[in-house]
Amino acid sequence: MGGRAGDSDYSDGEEDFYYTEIKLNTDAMSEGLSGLAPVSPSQSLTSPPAFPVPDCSRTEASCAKTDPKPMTPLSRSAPTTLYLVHTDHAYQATPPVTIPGSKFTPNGSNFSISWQSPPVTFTGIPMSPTHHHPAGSGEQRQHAHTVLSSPPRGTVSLRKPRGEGKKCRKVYGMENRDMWCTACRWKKACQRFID
DNA sequence: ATTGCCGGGCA
DNA sequence: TGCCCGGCAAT
Repeated sequence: MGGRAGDSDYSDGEEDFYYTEIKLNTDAMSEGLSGLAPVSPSQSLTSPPAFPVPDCSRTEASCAKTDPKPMTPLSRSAPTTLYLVHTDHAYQATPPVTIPGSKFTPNGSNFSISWQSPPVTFTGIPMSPTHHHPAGSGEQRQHAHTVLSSPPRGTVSLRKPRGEGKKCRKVYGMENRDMWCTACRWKKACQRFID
């Protein structure tokens, strides 16, 4: 083991390049691969790694796209988390792509876990699940009125699907019941945190 | 188990 | 009319 110490010095310190180049490469590859179903004429290992990457780049834009609303006027949760993830994302995206693209095989037991990282990282990217309407404070619902649908059917339980989001009770707590909105105090539909 | 809310009751 | 709880459904 001590034969070549300063020998292994393949391009180092050029992470920036890697990231940019790989990114472009992947994009181009995805297009070409898209039309070609049967791939990996030599090794089927090349297929898997390329799959997750394009999936997030083209397919569905809901895979951690940019965040138009990083901060909310209410409740400053933890914007730091998002920031942290973002940085990590770019950092982790490099290693996985490098392996298949460079055909570099240091040890056939390292890359295996390599691409397990990328997918995992993305999982945490999804931004807030809460959908905010673009139109300030206006409530509008798409009501497809069709002759087929029967409106108000007496007996049918018209129980609302239960709105989403914290209500007075959860926000203030039982201890501060006085702070709840009137409706909540009377166990009626909340009027303050209407969904 | 907890939380949100309708239906119903009381002053 | 204002106030509140029983009890159910959804989480």
